[in-house]
Amino acid sequence: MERVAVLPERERGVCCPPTIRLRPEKVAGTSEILKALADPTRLQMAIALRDAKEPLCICDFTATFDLSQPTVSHHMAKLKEAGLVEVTKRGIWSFYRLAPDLPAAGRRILEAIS
Amino acid sequence: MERVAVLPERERGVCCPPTIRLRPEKVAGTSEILKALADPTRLQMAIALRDAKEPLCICDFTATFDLSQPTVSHHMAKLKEAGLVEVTKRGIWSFYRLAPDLPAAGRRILEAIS
DNA sequence: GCAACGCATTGACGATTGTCAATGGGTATG
DNA sequence: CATACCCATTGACAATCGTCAATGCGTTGC
Repeated sequence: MERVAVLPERERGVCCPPTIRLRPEKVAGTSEILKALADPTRLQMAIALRDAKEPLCICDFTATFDLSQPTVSHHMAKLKEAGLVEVTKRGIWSFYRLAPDLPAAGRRILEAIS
Repeated sequence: MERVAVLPERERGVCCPPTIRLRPEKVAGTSEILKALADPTRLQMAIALRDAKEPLCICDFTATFDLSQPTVSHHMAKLKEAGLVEVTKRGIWSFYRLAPDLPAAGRRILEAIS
């Protein structure tokens, strides 16, 4: 099963711009989701939220990762800004869960990561 | 169809650290892929390569985006470092295509974006 | 040989990011 | 009221990132 590198023929000075069929706004949205998930800490936080049966608090993550509470809070805010996460406050706790109305792109990306 | 916010009962001073079952190396790898795709330009470049029938050159992208050639080259290098892209040189051209031996995680992520 | 082309690398710059210490606000307990 | 707890915000800092101008290198065509 040899792999033959099939390369197109090209002419000097002639480029072949690919057809970009993404609207800029869609690119921006997807990019924001990817940027939110690109940090190792936030990636683990998002996966933990995805797999958790119950909503989680900030202190759950400060106990898990070796990070200060403001840093964890900052990361969670980024996930919230990207529309990935939803927060519900009760008493002294803030409970975070995956956003139920996640756009299809975000949901597919979240299911793709492991 | 009312949505009832079901929140767990909590006790003061007791956190519920989620079970993180990802190996750190795997987190680092996935994070690197996501970081490579998080930039709007690189996201479009990756999608264009994913959907292209033939390998593409750097000049194809400089003709598409309003960016200098070194910048496009720099972005492509990032995609290559993340293991998403493969390069074959012939003559004065460098032909880029999606890496055929892409790990499963990377392939799923690439198919998830749109 | 010489000029033109495609591309990578370097150096530099402002912008963004990840992190923490310090602080403040809201809520429960005594 | 006073204390303790959970959390968000602010300010600051080094580190990283996105971008370009300048330059260099290999290849092609004249």
